[in-house]
Amino acid sequence: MVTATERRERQRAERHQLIITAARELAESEGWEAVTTRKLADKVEYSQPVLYGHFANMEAIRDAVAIEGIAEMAEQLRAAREAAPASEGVRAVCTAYLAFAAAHPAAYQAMFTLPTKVKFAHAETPAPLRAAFGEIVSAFGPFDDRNAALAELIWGSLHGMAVLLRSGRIPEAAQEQRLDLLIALFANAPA
Amino acid sequence: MVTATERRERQRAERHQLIITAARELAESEGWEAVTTRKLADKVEYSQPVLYGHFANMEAIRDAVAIEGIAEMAEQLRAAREAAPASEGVRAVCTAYLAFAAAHPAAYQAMFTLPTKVKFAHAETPAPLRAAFGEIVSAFGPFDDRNAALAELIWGSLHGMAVLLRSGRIPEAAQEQRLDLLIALFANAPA
DNA sequence: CACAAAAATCTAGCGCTGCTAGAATAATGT
DNA sequence: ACATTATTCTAGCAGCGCTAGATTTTTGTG
Repeated sequence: MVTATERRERQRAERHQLIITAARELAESEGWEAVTTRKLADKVEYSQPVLYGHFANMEAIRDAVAIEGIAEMAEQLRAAREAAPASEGVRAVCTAYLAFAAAHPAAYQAMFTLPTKVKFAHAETPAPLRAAFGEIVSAFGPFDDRNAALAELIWGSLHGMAVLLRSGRIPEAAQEQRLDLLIALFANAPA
Repeated sequence: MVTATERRERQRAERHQLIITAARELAESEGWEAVTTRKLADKVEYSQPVLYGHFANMEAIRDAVAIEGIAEMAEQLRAAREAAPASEGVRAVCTAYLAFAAAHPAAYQAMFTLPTKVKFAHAETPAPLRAAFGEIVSAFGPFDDRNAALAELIWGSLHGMAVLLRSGRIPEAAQEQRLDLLIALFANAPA
């Protein structure tokens, strides 16, 4: 009976996603330190060991949230870039990046701050991550070494701004001017 | 008897520093997740409750390591800036910043990544932190709004580079060119 | 020096964590 | 209808941050 196996696998995949969604919701509402195996098991209405049937450990669950978040961000960067004229591509992508970080702080943390097993600049780098990086590069132009370098650099700057803002280490107040200045600097990039 | 009290206070201060140093060493050698009250108490050869006579909780111990690290970094930024010609001030400070982050990753984490009660852009901002920020501003020139904004921005960029490098999220390979590019961008800053 | 008061320190334990072995239950194929 | 297999749960381990209360050490006084 093939359909029985298929149904089981489908239900398993559904529960897999359920765990990821529950972990993400819990993290966004109460912070990652509140995402414990017991609370998460409670939320998905299974016992703790079921979680371990889907993920090796809690870190793997966080990584799954990270990948999901990266895919979402890639999509939002793409939409923002395509909606803007080419001359405003960098600004559109930067704004969308910071908006995502502010709107989904816990997901953002899983993506770029918490320890992770996700491979970033590597042969095994997951497709959504490549896509997100590609969107930043595209804001500068075709995918070449120079634009990739600019993309890495502005990513670093945006990430720094995002986390220092989030933790209150730089003030929210002048954020708009700060972003304007960043974009102006990158617009004047020497060849 | 005044001397007895004085001696007690001196010994207490010594032990206070001993705890900070032990926590920092443990964090640098085994990571912050290994800095537990039990291991730390073991290392300083006291029982756990003694730690709580000096610090409210583990977070306060991390914050103490953070402040110590910030003071050290401020000193190293100052030394680097003063040793370089004014035209190379920004490069000197950037290089020293990234060198500190690479040399003391656990301290750096306590300073700028882990949750903290340390006030950054605030009336209660501790002196060493003001000093460190002041060093970055000085690399750009006198302390005015524009140079402060540039300092905040390049701090964000450096921090982003530091943490993304540390976690393997951007490759070590092109780091030198990346830094050159960053400095070039800031050198071309519009008025 | 002897001894009560005060200060310093430790032992032991609470409720939590991530994780897992083995028991109990449910679904499956004959 | 029943044995087999797959699934899920109960119960527990070792370690976590933190603290109440017992114990030891130090202090100041007669």
